[in-house]
Amino acid sequence: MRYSRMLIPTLREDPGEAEIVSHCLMLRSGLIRKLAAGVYNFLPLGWRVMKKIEQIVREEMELAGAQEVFLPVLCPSELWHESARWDAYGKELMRITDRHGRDFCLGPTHEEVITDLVRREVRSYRQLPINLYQIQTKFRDEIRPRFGLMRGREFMMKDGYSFDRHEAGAQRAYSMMYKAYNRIFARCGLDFRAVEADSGPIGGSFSHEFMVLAESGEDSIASCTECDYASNLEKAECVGPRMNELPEGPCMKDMAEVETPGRKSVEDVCEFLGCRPEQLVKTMIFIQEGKPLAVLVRGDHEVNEIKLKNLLGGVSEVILADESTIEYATGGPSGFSGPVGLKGLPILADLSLKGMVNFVVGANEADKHLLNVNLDRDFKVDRYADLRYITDKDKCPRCSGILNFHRGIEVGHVFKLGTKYSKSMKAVFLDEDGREQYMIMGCYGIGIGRTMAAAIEQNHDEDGIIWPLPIAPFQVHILPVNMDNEDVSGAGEEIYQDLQKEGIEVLLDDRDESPGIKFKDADLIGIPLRVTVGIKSLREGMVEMKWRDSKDVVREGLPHIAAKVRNMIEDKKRTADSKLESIL
RNA sequence: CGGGGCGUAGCGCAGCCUGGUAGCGCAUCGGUUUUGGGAACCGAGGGUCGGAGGUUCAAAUCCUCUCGCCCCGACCA
Repeated sequence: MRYSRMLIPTLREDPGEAEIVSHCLMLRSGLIRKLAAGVYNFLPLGWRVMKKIEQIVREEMELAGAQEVFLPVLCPSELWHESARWDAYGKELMRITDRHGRDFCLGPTHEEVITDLVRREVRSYRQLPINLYQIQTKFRDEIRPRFGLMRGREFMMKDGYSFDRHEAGAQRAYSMMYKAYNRIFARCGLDFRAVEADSGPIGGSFSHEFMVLAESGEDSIASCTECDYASNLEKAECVGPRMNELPEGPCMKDMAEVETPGRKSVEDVCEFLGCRPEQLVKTMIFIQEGKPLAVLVRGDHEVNEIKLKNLLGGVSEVILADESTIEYATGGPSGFSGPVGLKGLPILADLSLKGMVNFVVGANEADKHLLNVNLDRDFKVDRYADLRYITDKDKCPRCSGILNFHRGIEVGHVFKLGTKYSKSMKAVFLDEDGREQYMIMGCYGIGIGRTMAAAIEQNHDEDGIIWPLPIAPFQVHILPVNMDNEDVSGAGEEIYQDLQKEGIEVLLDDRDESPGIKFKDADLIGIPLRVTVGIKSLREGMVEMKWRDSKDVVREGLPHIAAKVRNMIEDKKRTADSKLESIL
């Protein structure tokens, strides 16, 4: 491709709308342009990258035995009523009405559509297992689209669904996808982790998220330095105190009330009373279905509302109570709530409380706290559970090893769905005995655009993008420095032709621009291998080559350039392949 | 949905407080000179100042409403 003929509108300055580096570089290098909030045009260069990623996904899906289909964007509401998600999905679901007044939505995901397809066409256990996927535009009316392609309202996604006749098969399908995902993201040149995750409203029992490690990530993950445990912070398990950490004997002191004027926060109370946050118990009042409940966590811990919601059944919303509810439920203002004397509402406590004696709580009265409060003696806990976020003081729940914390970008998610959709939508088959059985499903998503953004987050420098070879829009960028010199432009043209014959994707910067502009643009758009043709070297019959991620310049005689370039690229590919083999 | 902010040339911004000829840099077009890291000079084009209403002799500027966008939070395969 000739640069002069291609639409690559690079920007010299940082666009005002971009907050993170990948968004900024995607705009500056002319990959995308915004059409509306969370809605983007893909320009030629950006679209080439998208297709590269899609192709890797296709190859690995086919290798794992999945078949590509293409489902409609426009989905009738009936199917969504069947799964009860028409009401449950909320405002994120883009809804449309046609001229006849029939309701539709723009698919944010396709469990309903695929389940409908499969229940119509699959009758027998002989037809199972089956695994179908598609790559298609999805719609979610995000409250706040942000970070460019990272969180859009319209975005490209690979979504796949497996149907099995029994649990073992479903487990096998899940493992196949888990492995395929590892290969996909490794091939895209990403540093990532597969972490245990909350399955959210999609439902199902078990899930892993694939997280690309990046500071700008919207999620936090914890991973063990000693075993292979890794988890989304939302899900990361916190274990209670071990037997040897439990308090011993009758060392309980007498409970006492103290004045704590205006001290509401854990920090203020601790400073005032001269104690540490871990000696305090926070009492948080939540509301579920209009009813209040109390949740106790240690002063240095935070309540994990997702764990709380899952514990309470995981369906209806659990929200933090407002001031009037707190006063109604506890008899005191917020900031002074405590479990002692609480009546008429369930008291849930985090496991860590089991290790505490003589702790501080609110007195359910303004400006008063209680000292030396003890479990069972002073109040009763209705239920102990893991209700908090993990902290850096916690140990690995599997092996007690030290935990590391990272930010991550979720680029893929695999779920075991079980029979959630097959039951609600009656997707059944006949087994060997002629009995009707529900299909066991799994679902598997990859954000294609998000993967592209994540790749840039991880592969850039102050000058621009550094594309990993497998997803680069072109492999080679030919940069003739002086186009008005016929030797230079002629050599550039010759190399361009030769490389194309080799089947290499090559961009020839045939613009009559100053060298500075051409070099800056080349760095910005980040094509992995640059071939520079300039008068100085050319007088000696030489041409220069440089990887975008390196400072080293390789010189080669003009006649051998095509072969040399091919070898360099083949080498790079072989290195990547062997790395892939060693990982998996 | 709550809080904050921004809409002025293709892009980045100034002007607004204190009303009176709409500006700067980059980009674009023509020309001359340049050419190994975003060149120099000369010339040119490009704006219903997001939209509507109001106040005023006069509104980019003040007031009201509205739309769009950005950030923080809540939300979230």
